[in-house]
Amino acid sequence: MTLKLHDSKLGALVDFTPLVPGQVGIYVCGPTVQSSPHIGHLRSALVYDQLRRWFSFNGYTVTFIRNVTDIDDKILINSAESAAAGSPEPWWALAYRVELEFTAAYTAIGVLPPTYEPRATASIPEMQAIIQRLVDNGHAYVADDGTGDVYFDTASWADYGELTHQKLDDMAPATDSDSRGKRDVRDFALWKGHKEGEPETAAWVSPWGQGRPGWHIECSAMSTKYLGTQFDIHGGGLDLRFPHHENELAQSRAAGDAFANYWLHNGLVSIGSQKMSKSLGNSVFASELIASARPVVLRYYLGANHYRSTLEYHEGALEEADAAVSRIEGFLERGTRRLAGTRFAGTEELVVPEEFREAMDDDLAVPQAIAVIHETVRRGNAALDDEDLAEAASLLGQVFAMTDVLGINPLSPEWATGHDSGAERALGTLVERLVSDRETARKGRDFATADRIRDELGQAGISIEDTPTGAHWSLDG
RNA sequence: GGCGCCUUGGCGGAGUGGUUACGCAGCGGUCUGCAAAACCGUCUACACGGGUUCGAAUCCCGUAGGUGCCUCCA
Repeated sequence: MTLKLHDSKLGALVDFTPLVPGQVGIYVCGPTVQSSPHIGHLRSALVYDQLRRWFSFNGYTVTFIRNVTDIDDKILINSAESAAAGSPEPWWALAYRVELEFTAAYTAIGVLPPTYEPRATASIPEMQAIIQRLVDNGHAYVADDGTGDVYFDTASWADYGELTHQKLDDMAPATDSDSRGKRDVRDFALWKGHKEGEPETAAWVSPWGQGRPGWHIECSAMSTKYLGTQFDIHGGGLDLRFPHHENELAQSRAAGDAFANYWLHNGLVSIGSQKMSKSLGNSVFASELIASARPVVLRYYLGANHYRSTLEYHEGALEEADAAVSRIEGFLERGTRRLAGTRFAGTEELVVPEEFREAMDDDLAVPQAIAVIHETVRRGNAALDDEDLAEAASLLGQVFAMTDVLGINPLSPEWATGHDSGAERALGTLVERLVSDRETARKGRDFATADRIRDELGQAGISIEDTPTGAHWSLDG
């Protein structure tokens, strides 16, 4: 495996070399659990799930850490607003409720659970240790306004801006009102002193007084806690590049850690060529998507674009994805059916074609990898048309292997609805009976009856396909 | 002001210095009692203007339009 990745810090495609051969440590910035997951969260999680699966498929031992930020300004604000609205929800209850929503959404589209999913509130001591090191070595200071705030001293760190290739002097000054204790407007908070009116449960003891962590310090603490002071890959959404990742990098390196070797950033989701945002009211929530498409179709759609390009959500996108998935599914079912009972049944080798491997190794070129899948499907169908079962078995195995790697195998047990109920068996019995009646009618050249049965089934949402080996029925959509 | 990205055929969406992306949709055909599915064939391209080159949609410069970050954000 010679994987090339686009490193955001270098701005170039580079060969990936793990710190330890055969192992890879990946840290991905997870959500701030302040409100329900939307399409962008799903896309981001999916991108790193694809990367992780590709490493695993190639025999790597993957340590995949995706955090949950369960304490921040927005969570406290939303909690306070819930109280003002008459249905108070403590900040920690709100954060946990939303975290469960995220987990459910991730699970629905087949995002594998991380190796570990640390919460920010469980790593406060580690954050404080980094802050203390920064204060001790002069890269951070306690505000002299008595607030208990601690800031990172950007001017003291010559490399500040190295991730996003910006010079400190060129940056627009931050305009937030909390800058009174800062020596420079571009300094950012490592620790926020407890304020009047904020819940006591959101304050921790620290050398600088009661308070809570700033936004960026948690990721420096959690990534190095679980992956070491130097680790392989750090990923996240493009919108986190600045200031979040820039600040993470600055504070970790200033504290003496080597930090991430490779930086990956996934593209965002836009609606009508504009970034999705709450203020524009154009958010597409995970719950809406999950309600409007099969999970495997949703996963296919969200993962079919290249991870670094913007994903433009538009009307009809899911229908197109559904058509593509159905095509793959049709071949897998047809091939499996045809090979059943022959000496080729179960002989499929689960190998991926070389072109697929090359695509994935080229900065995770999933669009091309999917093109290989479709090409293999076409050849597989042609082999079945020609009754070349050896070839068909080989291609069938390849499609299973490729779709499994990407997590979009429509026949995978993970997509099973799980209710193989009596009702389902009863339906099967009844449909089989009607299909059998239709076959009898067709043999007697009573096509009026045969077509009537087909129409009736069609109205009930069941389609019939006649094949050389008999009629096959399936539920639509 | 600083740092980026995008502009491909009817739609979505890759890629590349000279050769079919792929999917959806359309058209013609094969198969079928008719369909469906499948297969075969096929039509619509590379924002604009320069430059480099034997050759650029692909590299460079510029123009236009769009868009992201610099403030919470996947």
